[in-house]
Amino acid sequence: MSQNSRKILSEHSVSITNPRILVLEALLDFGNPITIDELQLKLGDSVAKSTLYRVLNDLKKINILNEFTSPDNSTVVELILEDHSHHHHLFCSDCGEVIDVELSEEFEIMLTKEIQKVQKKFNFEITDHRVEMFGLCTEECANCKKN
Amino acid sequence: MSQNSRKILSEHSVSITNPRILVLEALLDFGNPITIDELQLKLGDSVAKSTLYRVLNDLKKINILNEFTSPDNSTVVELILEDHSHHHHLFCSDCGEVIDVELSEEFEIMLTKEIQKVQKKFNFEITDHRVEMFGLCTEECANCKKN
DNA sequence: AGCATAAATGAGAATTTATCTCATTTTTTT
DNA sequence: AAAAAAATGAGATAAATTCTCATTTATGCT
Repeated sequence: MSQNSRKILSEHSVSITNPRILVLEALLDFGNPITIDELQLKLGDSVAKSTLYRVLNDLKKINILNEFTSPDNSTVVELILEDHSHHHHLFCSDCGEVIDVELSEEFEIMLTKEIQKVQKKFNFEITDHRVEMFGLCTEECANCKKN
Repeated sequence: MSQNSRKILSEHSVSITNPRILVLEALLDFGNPITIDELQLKLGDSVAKSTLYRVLNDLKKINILNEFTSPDNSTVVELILEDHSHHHHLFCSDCGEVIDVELSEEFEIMLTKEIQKVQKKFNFEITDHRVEMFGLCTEECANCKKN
């Protein structure tokens, strides 16, 4: 249903266009995170390459898209929706998979305290943080089995 | 003194060449981390572009170079020397500066525990992790003042 | 609904970043 | 010191992202 995407766009007063809907649909459908490569495959030629990048930048501007780089240097993108709580990332160095990970409440509290210390020490205004973990997924991973 | 660089290279049984020494000197002299851009500037044309990338890859191979991507998508590189203890990174979203940050012992212990939980939950073998913090440096920053 | 204006798009050119090729030079081995 | 192996420079190539501009689409107004 494209209603979700339309709603997201209008809530952020961004004009509703076909490419934007298609990109949002793809992101919603896949469930994040996804590499730009995979996203392009998924979209086929329904959205021009230049437009895809433009749309991703639009989404970043309205703060509903998070972008980061995986250990193998591919760009990964993920929607940040209201129901999408604070989390971190686990990367498989072999197959490139990225998994969303939530850490414990106590840990987050402690991390917040650490961040406050860092803010003071370096006179920074820290607006965001992330914990990234790298490793190898084991037996279960269908992608890794392929190799 | 190029003795340090020579020592580093020979300790890792990597042949001692001029470009390698120059790149190591630059990294040691600057104090990490540094963007590849800045590194190129620093080296001028004393080392060919292709050689620079090759040398960086060589250093990665012998595990004395850490590479990551800053929020503005530039590649940042940093030497990992013995005396260089475990640390994390603080990025200024404005001027692009990257600062090494050490967090408290207790925090690291707790993080290790969290990582063990994640390993079990996702059946991963986690080999590395990093905490990245983003924000704005304030008055003190010479770079930001420029803007 | 229909028009005018502003904004977004597609297609390909241009830019940027990193890797590759290969003839020459430097290092290592003997 | 000579031979063999490895590294380098310069430029070509490749991949990822942004830019340009003519055309299309969305929006605001009547």
